[in-house]
Amino acid sequence: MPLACGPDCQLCLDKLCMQKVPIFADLAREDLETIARRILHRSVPRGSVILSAGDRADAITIVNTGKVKASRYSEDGKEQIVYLFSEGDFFGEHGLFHDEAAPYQLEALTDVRLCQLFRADFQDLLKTHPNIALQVLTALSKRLHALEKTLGSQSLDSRVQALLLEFAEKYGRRQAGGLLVRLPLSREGIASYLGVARETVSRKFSQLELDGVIRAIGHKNIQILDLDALKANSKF
Amino acid sequence: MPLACGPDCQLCLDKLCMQKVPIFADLAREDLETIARRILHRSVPRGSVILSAGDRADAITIVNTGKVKASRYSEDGKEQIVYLFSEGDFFGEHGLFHDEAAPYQLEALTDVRLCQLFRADFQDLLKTHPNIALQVLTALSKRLHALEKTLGSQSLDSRVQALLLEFAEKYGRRQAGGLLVRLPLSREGIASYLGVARETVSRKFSQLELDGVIRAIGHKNIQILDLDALKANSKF
DNA sequence: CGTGGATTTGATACGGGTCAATGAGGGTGG
DNA sequence: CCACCCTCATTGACCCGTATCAAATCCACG
Repeated sequence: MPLACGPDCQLCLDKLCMQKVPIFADLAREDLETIARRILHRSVPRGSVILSAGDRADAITIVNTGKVKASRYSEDGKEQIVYLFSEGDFFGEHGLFHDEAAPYQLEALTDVRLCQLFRADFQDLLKTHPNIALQVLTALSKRLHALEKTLGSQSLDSRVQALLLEFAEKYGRRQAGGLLVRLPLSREGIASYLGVARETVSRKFSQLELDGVIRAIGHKNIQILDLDALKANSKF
Repeated sequence: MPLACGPDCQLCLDKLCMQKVPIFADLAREDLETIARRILHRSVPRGSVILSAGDRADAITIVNTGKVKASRYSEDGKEQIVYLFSEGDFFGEHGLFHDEAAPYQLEALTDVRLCQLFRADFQDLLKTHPNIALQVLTALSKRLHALEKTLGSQSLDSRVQALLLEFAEKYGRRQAGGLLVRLPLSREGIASYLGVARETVSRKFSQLELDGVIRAIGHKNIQILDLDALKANSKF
């Protein structure tokens, strides 16, 4: 990279964005620059809809900073959150491989910076760099595996436990007295993620607090007092 | 292919096997033969376990003839069927991209003929034929999309409807008075596929019969009298 | 420090699970 | 070819967990 490259050098920002992404992990420097030139950046404010269900997506989109939720809406307006995407995750691949509308809506949960690569560029990339195809395959296979696990008859209690563990891992900060977790979603959002009623989430959290497993700090934070209790698959 | 090639020519059988599979759809004839030589065939009798959950799978496996179910078992022994694979479907890809144990058990529902391609050969293939990688990506993406759809809070009624439609499409035969569907699973199996109790499936089927939507013919066959009623998403 | 939206708590209804008893199918041997 | 038997499927009675509706309370923000 040229010595003249300063803190605002767009090319460097682009490469930065790419280096966060596992699927581009093993690109050579020159390839990185070639691709970086094709990348389109978008900044999206918190709360705005990035893509509505039913729209065509003709680009793969990588989350550079911020959080994005993917959700489907049933006909009575109930929301089902399918994924929470954070830094380094990608979405929109469905539209690249199938000529179909987006299966879910994408919405910025925070202010977000996105990197987009359009279909033709991405497909070129897959053809010239088989390792990237392998990385994407690996990522999709992992996502598939995660969904398979949530399928079927797990009890609500264990799904709540799993959700708390997921949040603890992604958003937790070590602290005196336990892990402090800033929740990325409201109770309503958590309910949509779990596919249950808002009130049920409250009740489950209250019970966990009674059991001394967690402690609520306002509405947006939770302190995890007994991590092992969450990991214990008491019921499944 | 050589003129001497007779009806038992193994190479031709192999190519036959491969041509059924979408992921090998656009292989050139010569590539087809190269790969065909690497393929291992297995014949597996009905009811036998092809791969136990926890085993390592180091091959991708393609179903040539027959049906295979993929299922997970909870600790109390309850079965959750994750996939039903038929002719042309493939499985075992998870083990190729992740160094992990198989997430589910694979069991032959009928006598089955399988084609297997081992990890190294398959990965070579992906690298030399980017289009195959694209095909696999497409297949996985489609599978992912199907799982996403079943996620969350759909009512049991609509899941039963969806299951009947799936079976009607895959296993139905047009016939006077409606589609005749030979069920690939017992009530118990259907219950495991839906993640509900055996008795509940009976009750839902009975209700549909009362409503004049289906008609049971013995235990293994169902006649669909009102296809539109199944497609109507009355409740979701 | 008050206000409004979010959350929690309580009361009740309903869907599906479980257990138990009954009924139907289809293979086998007489 | 028919009757029998064993297994699978159906039906009924009851229970538990979660949804729903309603009310009270909390928290964040101005």
